[in-house]
Amino acid sequence: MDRIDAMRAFVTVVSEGAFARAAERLNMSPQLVSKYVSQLEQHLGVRLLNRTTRQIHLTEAGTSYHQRAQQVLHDIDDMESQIGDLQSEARGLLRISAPVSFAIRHMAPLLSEFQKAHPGVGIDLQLNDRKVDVVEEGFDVVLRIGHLKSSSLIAKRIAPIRMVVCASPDYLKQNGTPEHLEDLQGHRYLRYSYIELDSSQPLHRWLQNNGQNDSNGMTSNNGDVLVEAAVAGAGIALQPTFIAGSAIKEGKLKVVLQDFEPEPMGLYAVYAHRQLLASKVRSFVDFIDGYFGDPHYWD
Amino acid sequence: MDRIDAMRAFVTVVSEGAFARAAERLNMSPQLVSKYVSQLEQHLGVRLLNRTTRQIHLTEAGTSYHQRAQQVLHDIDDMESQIGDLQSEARGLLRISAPVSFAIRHMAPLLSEFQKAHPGVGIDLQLNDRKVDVVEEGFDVVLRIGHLKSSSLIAKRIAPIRMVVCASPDYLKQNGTPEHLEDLQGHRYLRYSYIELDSSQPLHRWLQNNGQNDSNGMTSNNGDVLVEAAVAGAGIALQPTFIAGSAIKEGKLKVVLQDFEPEPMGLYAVYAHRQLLASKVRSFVDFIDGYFGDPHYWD
DNA sequence: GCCCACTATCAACAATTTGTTGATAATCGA
DNA sequence: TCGATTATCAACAAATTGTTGATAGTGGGC
Repeated sequence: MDRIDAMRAFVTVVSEGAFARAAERLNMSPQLVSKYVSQLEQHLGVRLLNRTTRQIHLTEAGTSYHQRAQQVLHDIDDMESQIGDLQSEARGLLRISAPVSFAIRHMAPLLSEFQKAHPGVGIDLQLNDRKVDVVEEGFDVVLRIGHLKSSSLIAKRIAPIRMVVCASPDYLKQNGTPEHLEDLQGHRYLRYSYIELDSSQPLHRWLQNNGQNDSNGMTSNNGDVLVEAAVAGAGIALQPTFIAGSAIKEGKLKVVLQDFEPEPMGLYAVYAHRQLLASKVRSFVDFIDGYFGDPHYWD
Repeated sequence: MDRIDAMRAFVTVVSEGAFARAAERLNMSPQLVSKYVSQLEQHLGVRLLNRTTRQIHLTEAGTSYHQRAQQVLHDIDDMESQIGDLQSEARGLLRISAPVSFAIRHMAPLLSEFQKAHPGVGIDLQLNDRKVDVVEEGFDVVLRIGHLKSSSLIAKRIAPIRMVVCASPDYLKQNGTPEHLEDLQGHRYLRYSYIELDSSQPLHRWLQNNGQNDSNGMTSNNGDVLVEAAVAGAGIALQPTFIAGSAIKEGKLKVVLQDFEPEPMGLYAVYAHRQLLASKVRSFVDFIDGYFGDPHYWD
């Protein structure tokens, strides 16, 4: 027996004054209503209604129970409809984690438009390049760049992220423009701390073997700094186009070794589960999925 | 799914911080707890907990639901334990209907003693000789004299009720002492309005045929009046010993036609159902059942 | 860095429970 | 007294329950 259904049956019987009418109202057979009430009585160990075929009358226990049961049912309905609202209207606080450089350059207009479309949703955007845990840190969505290790989480690919090797025209003029991987030897490499190297990519493999102990280069955990350094002629950087794109467009940087450009990585939206997703999350993921055009404006 | 059990599972998982510990606490398998929570989420259409094998974290909807569910569960527990108390402690208002004459003479000490034994029970005693409806009029117990027609109600026989034909010695001296039914012809009959005549009893049959249109008699719906009238020499009465007994004992009335005394009727306690009886009712019925000795003091 | 214990969940099954239908007893008005 | 209405009972097919064994993911310890 579902005690809630049983309670509802009992309360309806009382308010309708008859089993048959209550049954009609609840869309069930009178037999079932009768069964429910009996089971409820059995469960409580008290008779709630004295009944003949023509009349029903509340017991003292019944009166007391009826009053409170009504309240409880009301509370439950309230609670569930509130949850429903939360679900259908896309409201609440949406907690997002995103990579620092990407967010700084490309998230603001997106979030602004999203909030215009979903006024009920508040946003808490945390910028972070380290690996954050969706569940543990209580994020609704984590935007992450890179190849993802398998996990029970859902990772939806939002956009490809092209990585290019680039340097300033001045630097190239002084140090030569590399045309093969081997040509990189001796160049100053501007290294990104958190880069994920994939040994199936020739460029990556080369960096793995040679780039690490390159003592004449520079390392940072922030791509913007590295791109600015490259613009200033500090060396060669491997950076995504969403950072370097505008400098390239303006001619401040030149792309080299284009033939060795690795397979693009991905921008992923990572969230906990595909089903029973709060609609604020679903809305956001849908929104961001269509947001960056194809080709993406920064390329 | 019992939604209440599911809610309880969810709330316990939250408070214990893990499915396994919650399961232990609730004495069920972790699988079942998991199933319950999933079903609850399915039912609500929202994910309540984001969980990995090591960590659980409340969703926004989960936080909201948890808070209110806790309250609801508490209310339900409260409600049920209150019902339980009501049941076990014999308290509340006991509504009794009883025949007028019987109650006036014999109920007061009984009720007083009963209340001494069950201080939590209040008594509402309604005196009424007409046929009252236990259910419709909301009585817990109806005391009734007579033979009962079959019914869905429970009628517990409390005591036999002897009916005797009697008159004052003076009256008998003046009008003769009847020794056979036929001798009643011509006597003044003091008739009780609500008497139930049973044609299998010779005396009753005689009254049925002759007593009704006896125009020189007297009719009342109150036995006390008729007994007083008989004592005053107004005629012959057929009355129960619980009314006439004391007058007979004092010699103010003489019993006649003792050989034709009908089978005793019964004093019945009528109540709605045998099972799931509020304990105030059970207690009272048990109490009254043993109260009047054997033979009953009024005989 | 790699295993291992622990955890949540899945899958499949027997056992129970559910809600249905048809039948029965009780009540009240005509 | 009969007939209409009502609550309940009984029995059954269908759905659901809670169990057991298996699987994948996780994080701490060596």
